[in-house]
Amino acid sequence: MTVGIRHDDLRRRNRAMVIGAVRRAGQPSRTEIAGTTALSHSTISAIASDLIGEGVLVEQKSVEAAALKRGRPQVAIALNPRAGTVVAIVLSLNSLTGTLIDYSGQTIASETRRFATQVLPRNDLIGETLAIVRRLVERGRDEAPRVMRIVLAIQGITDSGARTLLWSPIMPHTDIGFADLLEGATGIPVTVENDCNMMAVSLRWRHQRRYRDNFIALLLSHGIGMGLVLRGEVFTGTRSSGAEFGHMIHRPGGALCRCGRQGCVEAYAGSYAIWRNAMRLPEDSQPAADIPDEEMARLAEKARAGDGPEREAFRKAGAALGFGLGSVFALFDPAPVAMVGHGASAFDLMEGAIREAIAQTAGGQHSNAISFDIDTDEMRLIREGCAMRALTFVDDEIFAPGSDSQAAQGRIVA
Amino acid sequence: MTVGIRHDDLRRRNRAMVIGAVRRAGQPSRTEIAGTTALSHSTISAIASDLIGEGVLVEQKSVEAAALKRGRPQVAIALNPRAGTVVAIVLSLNSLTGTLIDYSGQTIASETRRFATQVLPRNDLIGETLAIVRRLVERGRDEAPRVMRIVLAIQGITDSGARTLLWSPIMPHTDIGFADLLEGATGIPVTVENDCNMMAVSLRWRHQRRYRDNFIALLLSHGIGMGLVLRGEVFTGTRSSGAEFGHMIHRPGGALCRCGRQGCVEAYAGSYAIWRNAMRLPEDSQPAADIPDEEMARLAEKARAGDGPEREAFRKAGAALGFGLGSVFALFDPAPVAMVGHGASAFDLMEGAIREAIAQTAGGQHSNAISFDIDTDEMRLIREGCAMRALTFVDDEIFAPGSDSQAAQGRIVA
DNA sequence: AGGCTTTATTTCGAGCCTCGAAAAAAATAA
DNA sequence: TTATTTTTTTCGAGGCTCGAAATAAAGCCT
Repeated sequence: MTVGIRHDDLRRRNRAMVIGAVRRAGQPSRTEIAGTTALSHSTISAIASDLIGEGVLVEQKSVEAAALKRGRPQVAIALNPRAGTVVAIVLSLNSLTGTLIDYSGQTIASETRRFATQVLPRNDLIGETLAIVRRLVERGRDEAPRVMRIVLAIQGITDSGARTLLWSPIMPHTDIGFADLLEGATGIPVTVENDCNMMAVSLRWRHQRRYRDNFIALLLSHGIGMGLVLRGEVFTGTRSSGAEFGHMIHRPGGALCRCGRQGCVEAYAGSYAIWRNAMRLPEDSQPAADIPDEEMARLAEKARAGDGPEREAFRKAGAALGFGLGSVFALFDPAPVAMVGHGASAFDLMEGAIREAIAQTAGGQHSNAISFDIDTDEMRLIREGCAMRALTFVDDEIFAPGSDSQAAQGRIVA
Repeated sequence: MTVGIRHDDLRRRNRAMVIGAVRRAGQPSRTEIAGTTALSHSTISAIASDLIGEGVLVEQKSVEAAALKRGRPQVAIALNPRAGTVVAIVLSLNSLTGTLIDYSGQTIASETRRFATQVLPRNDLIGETLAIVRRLVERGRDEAPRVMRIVLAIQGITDSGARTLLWSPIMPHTDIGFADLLEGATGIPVTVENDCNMMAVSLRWRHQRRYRDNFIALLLSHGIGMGLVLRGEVFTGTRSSGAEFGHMIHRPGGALCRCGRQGCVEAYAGSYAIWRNAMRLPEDSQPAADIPDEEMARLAEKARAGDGPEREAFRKAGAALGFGLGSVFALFDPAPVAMVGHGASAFDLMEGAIREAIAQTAGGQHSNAISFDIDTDEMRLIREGCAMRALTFVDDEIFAPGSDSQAAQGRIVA
């Protein structure tokens, strides 16, 4: 039910806003903050001195940024790196990466383990995850301020509370309650997030102009994933985690998908689907478990070299993506799209078909106006997004705590 | 940019909340309001007495609701009908309806005009609209408090500012700046809204339990429309007005749609499409301009009577709707669906195919859990939603005015 | 060098707002 | 009539933000 604003919420929200402004702007002055937040200078001054007193923010004696202007120079304010740390864990196919990050976002330590996720027993997988978390938290205890938050990014579907991995394509196990497990072991709050959503979070921080209120991050790799930002918030469903774009139906009764259904977008645009078509295998043949990036690069080269089944395979992939995007654009309006992952390196082979397909759909009027960006390194984006998600949780929940904060309701404001 | 909460926002927001609580609850007591809003009794008391003093609310001396409990009886608070009025205009195929509504939501006067929207010249259409508005506003001036808001609901696409009708299937004219026109003529603030969105607003008010945070209102008539409520807000695109569900692509390159494209959901599920299939006309034949409801009822009867092209036509419509809904459910999670409009009276003929199609899509795990309601009277819903939209604008903008209100940003909180 | 100008930040009192406790009001029960 | 119960109002207290004024810290100018 609608809830009123209580008097003590006021300060809390404004504190959160000041912290947020500093995180976004990097090293703003008090005057700058007052400008962006529409609060008075006196208020900003009061809140800033509180936060500095608490060790959340620090004044930056930046001699280098010597103002060339007249007048008292502005004092830059920055996040205090020693205010706390967070741990970001990324679990993806055959690899597990953990990173310890200070409050200002700098990496303190990082560690990667490789193992076959597809065959690793359930308890070993959980054990590996727990161990990497433990090592990082331990390291935090020795060398750095305490760990205040852990976020796991996993390819797959999580529950709406971001506590349990319900299903993942990278392993046979289901319903792993990572949040409870790790919280139990460490006493640190944990959430489990979808990898594509973290990509979107990262893009939003990296390119604040282009990716702000509405955009799409599309992961093109073995499978197809989507992170959707609407009105400045990562869109997560009410029961589960993310936009299952890859499993929208492109052609009813069509090609066999990894998920067992037929005609999904992924069954045309995933690596395995492109490979299957390039090999002239029937559309209902069982999807391959994994196609090496090198093999896909080879197919792309062949497709670029001349017409043939390879080129046709990429064209079909483009058409599936285009019709899928067209459906998304029919519901919202066209928005910028970031193509992420190794599959995006073949974007040149798909762009024509994508635009052609979009042009045939309701959102198609602006087909040419839609901009696509390419970023083939999905891991970096996921890691960064994961870290930002953890840090903004600390911003909102720890340093500006309160009952009705958005993060507490599971919303991700990126 | 993120904006801070200023001190004066506080009162304004809490005022808006009290007004909203009264509108939702009907005749709550102060204690009841305090309960739902989490504000203290003293605050509610203060705000309520302000609003009563301003004539926005009134105490209801309801002798009938005599409390059977001990203790001082609660005094019911209600919206003051005489606090103001609004005008709701619904423009749909061949009919124009205007309604004058008092602040408590009671209809004071209503008027309907019939003319052929498909052929009426642009200026005549505008003239008719202006005339009906003028008559109602004039009537308001004589018998009732002043008109504070006008909302038009039109089948079609509006701009994101809700000021201009960009395109509508019920008439050949485009880009009619209704808001500017009517504001210029009356001096009363105006918005132009999509009819399906108003259906959703109305459903949200009528069935507060079932339709609250996430649901879909699907208009089944000559065309197919959708009103989408996500997180308690009617979802409107960034550039235009509504979810173009009817023009999501069901089968790439498929049946000819009224919009000129091929394979849209509407090209299978709109009345004209069902009729075309029932008549065994080719899928690429030109859509009929209008199919009378009686004719559709006749087809439905035939379909119920036994197998044949009619039954097959409804089955195809169901499949298209089902796959479309499946795509929507792939992006969000499954949500309750209200089937609205005359087409919904044949829901029994489509339900099987709808559920079957949904079961083949990503959201399909819960296919059986998805509940469908039927409401064949779309006009009533549109009218009501339109009125509520206008009234809540008055609640938020006039009686609790401020710069950063959600309504001012074009959001519809229903 | 020293005063002037400009810009940033802090200080301070005023004005609101919400809250909790206590008082007042209005009914029923005994 | 008195006690009890429940609702509503009243009344400081404490907080918060705001605007104005004061203070701080530079560059500019003579």
